[in-house]
Amino acid sequence: MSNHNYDLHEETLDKTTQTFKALSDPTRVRILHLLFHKECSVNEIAKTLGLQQSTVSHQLRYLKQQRLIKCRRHKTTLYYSPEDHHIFHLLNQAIEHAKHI
Amino acid sequence: MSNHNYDLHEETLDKTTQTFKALSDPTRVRILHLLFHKECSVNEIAKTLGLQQSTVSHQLRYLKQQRLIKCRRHKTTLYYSPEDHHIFHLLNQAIEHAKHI
DNA sequence: TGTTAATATGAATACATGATCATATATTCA
DNA sequence: TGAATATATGATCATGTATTCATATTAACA
Repeated sequence: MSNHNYDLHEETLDKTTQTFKALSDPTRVRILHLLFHKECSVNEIAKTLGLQQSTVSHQLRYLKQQRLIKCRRHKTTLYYSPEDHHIFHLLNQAIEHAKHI
Repeated sequence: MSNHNYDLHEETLDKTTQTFKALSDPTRVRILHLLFHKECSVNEIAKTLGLQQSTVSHQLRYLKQQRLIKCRRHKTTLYYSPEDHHIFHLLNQAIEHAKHI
């Protein structure tokens, strides 16, 4: 039945730790948490979270490279939203656990 | 039914990101992954994973401070094992996902 | 086409972090 | 008590990273 795999391949290890690294920064988690509730433009994120536009752009690029978010353009505005559903569960699970520690 | 909490308190945010940070380093994940399968001494971990004893000790201290592992002593040997069951699920979930990306 | 608004980018800086070396500590046992 | 074994610790170094500032790019529209 269950899949016992005691060996952890390097590629799997890298992907796993990179996923966790993306979620290990407070700014990125705040951005993701916001996007899970509502599609937002860069400036909306910056204003909502009290961050500089440049900081937000840099972190959005990071999250996009990790395929965790995507964006669509409307006129000059870019609207960002989550791409990876799996991360949503991982994040929620950790948040709910953190609340009850 | 579901618990919609759109606000992310600073304390919850900190705990969440710290949990992920613990899992964002390959060496720590390899150690945890090993301990989930088998209680190990420091030297066993070092030999099994090809790491220096000092490196292992430092990371074990980190994981212990985060309450992710515990240890028991038998004579001069310390045997480490996981303490946090939640982390096991979080890690497994991410590993299984990484395998299928 | 030129201006404006929205976003992206590059360089610089300050800070965090992981590994290593050398050494300290602690426990057991002869 | 003294030697041997197992582990912990502190300092150092190299590397990674998040933020900021200044500026570039891009698209829309008058």
